[in-house]
Amino acid sequence: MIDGPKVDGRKARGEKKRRAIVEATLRVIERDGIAGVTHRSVAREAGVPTTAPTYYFATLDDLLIATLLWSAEELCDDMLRIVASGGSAREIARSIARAVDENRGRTLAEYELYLLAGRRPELKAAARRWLDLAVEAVRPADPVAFRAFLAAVDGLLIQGLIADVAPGEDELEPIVSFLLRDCDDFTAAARGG
Amino acid sequence: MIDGPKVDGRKARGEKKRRAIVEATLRVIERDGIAGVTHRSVAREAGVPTTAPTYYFATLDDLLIATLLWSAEELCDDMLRIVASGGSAREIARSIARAVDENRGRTLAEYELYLLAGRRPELKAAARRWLDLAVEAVRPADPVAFRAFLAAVDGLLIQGLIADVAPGEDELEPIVSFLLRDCDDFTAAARGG
DNA sequence: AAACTTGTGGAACACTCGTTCAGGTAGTTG
DNA sequence: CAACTACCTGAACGAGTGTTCCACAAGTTT
Repeated sequence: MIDGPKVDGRKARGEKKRRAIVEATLRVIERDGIAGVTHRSVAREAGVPTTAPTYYFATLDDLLIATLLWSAEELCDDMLRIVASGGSAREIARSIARAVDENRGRTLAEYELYLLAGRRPELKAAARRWLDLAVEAVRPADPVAFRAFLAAVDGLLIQGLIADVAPGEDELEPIVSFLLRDCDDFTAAARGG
Repeated sequence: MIDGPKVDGRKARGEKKRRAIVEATLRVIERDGIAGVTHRSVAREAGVPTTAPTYYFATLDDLLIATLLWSAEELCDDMLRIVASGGSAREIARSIARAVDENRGRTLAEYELYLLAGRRPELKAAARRWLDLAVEAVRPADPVAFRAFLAAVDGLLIQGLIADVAPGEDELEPIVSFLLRDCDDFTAAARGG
């Protein structure tokens, strides 16, 4: 045989545990922020020995980077699903409302990635991923309007996180509508593409 | 005399040192982020003994909170100056361009405050301060358009922080113009009020 | 000048952290 | 079943942390 298709059971388990550690790290970030991520806290969360994270990731930074890259990947999938599903103002407003309420922890984690990327250039690409993907998917007729729209979504999210009560779908809908008022071609382009 | 106008020289020096510690803390945050704030790093930066920050602030959290409240205050002054000085699209674009380039550290610090506020309710008011102030100062005719505008400014700032090269004034100006296209009354109201 | 208050700072404690390392264990191969 | 290999982990080390404590200095009041 050209290449052994027989997988080493040891390596398979290793990969599984590796992913479990990354998932546990994301849970820790959602709960306590990046500040709460230590080898020990991650190990506790994942139910693995203290030294396991060190074994799988050379350094704590590597673990953080792996987690945030994976998180960005997941978020892009969500984003694409929303865009692909039509992307009306109502649906976008609902997504934002969910992001700052039910998925609050996750959204906070995402913005911690933003800030971390601000200080670590190697993370910039991951942090910007959903933006690049949005531009790619939509190919807007009016780039200026689209950039304004994307900026406003970011702003609504982050401002929603520090509101006394999280803004609801109904409160957000008119704002999103305003931003999209003569840009309905966004969604048409997304559907067509 | 009803009340001793004579100030205690000891307390005066104390207050001075207290403020020096807060300022040093802000410099540390701008350079290394909130993660880099420790009693010792702040003491080094301020040129005071290790135990000075503990003496003036019961806990590290108190120091952080004091620093961020003060920082928010300063930022509000800046904001008001921009609004009061006319607030054309060009000027706003220039402010944003500066915030993500020359004042990059400061802007990063400001968004770390946002995120911290997301996890600590007692900081929410401070984080939202410039927003509330903007609404108060402008009293927009179209609240929806104005909220969209404020959200977009936040988004442009945070996205500017994670761009490979920080966006310049010329790149931002059309976006700001777009957001203001039928809201010139913002600035008129600000000037008038 | 004596008594008193307030600010000051070096030493030290208990703790948590990231990381190392040698030994052990599970899976594979002959 | 024995030899081998790759994965795994408990114990431990050194570094850095927040905070406490107490002796001391500086300033104020009587």
